Amino acid sequence: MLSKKTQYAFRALAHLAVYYGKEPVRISEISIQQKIPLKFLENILNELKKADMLESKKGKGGGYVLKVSPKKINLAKVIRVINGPIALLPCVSLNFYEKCIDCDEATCGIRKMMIVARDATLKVLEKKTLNDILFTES
Amino acid sequence: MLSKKTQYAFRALAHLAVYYGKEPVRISEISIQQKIPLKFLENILNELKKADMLESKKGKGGGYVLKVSPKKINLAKVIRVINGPIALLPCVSLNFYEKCIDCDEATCGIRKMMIVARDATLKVLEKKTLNDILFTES
DNA sequence: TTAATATCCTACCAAAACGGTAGGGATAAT
DNA sequence: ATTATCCCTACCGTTTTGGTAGGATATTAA
Repeated sequence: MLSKKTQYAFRALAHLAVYYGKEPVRISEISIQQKIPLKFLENILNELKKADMLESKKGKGGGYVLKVSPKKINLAKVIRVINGPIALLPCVSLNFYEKCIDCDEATCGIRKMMIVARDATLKVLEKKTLNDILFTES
Repeated sequence: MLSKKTQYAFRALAHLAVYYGKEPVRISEISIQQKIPLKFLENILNELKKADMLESKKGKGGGYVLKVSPKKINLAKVIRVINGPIALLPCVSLNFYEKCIDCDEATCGIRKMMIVARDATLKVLEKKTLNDILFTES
């Protein structure tokens, strides 16, 4: 399951997606509108910035903006930055690989199936973008 | 990510799958062969029994056996019993549903995408069985 | 140059989940 | 009665989660 933090990240990014191309949006603004604890959100947005998805501006008139078009930010990237691996096991993770102990990867059947599951999930998460999670009418 | 406990469960079940139709297998046997801490494994096998996947026999000559054919136990079920929800968010979980706060499910775009992701993952995990994770030669 | 407005940084904290361990009780076979 | 096995309850240290607190730093505007 995704952490609450990741859900907050999605909501915040969806909010910023709506204001893409406009003035920077303050943390406090997003916090209120999306009902996300302010200081926690500060942390989240800062991480997203370090991951190169956001740009920030300090002082009056400051805030956050998406660095690239919402169409170019896919859901897998967001999850990886805030939540970590998408794969079900470390030994099949593309971005957070870790060898498992007492397991021969060449013959491990569990691993084989988890690769198939991973690819099925990634096919969706890497294709869908922030544009796909914007709040829609009806 | 799946917990270590879930990985242990898969290994233990794969072991039992090999001995399906034969004498009961002792916890201690599985513990040694699969390198799983004994007391922890006790706990795991007992949970799988309560979930109706295993049968047990006490006393000499006792142990655990799969209750049904390895072909009939799919990976999704194992994960749900030991690890919990497969979906990425509680509000899209089929077996562990929880409403999310401050979110209108009808219009929430995040939810829509997470349903698609969930279905892609489930299509694999519900189709693959214990038979598919047995250790293979080459 | 000073005040106001933002983000940024470090540190802390409580509660829950994870990954076990300990010790004995119940039951079945010999 | 003894031995072998699963079963049950309770505990426990470490890590992760979901925050909070307080101030440092940068920008703008008066």
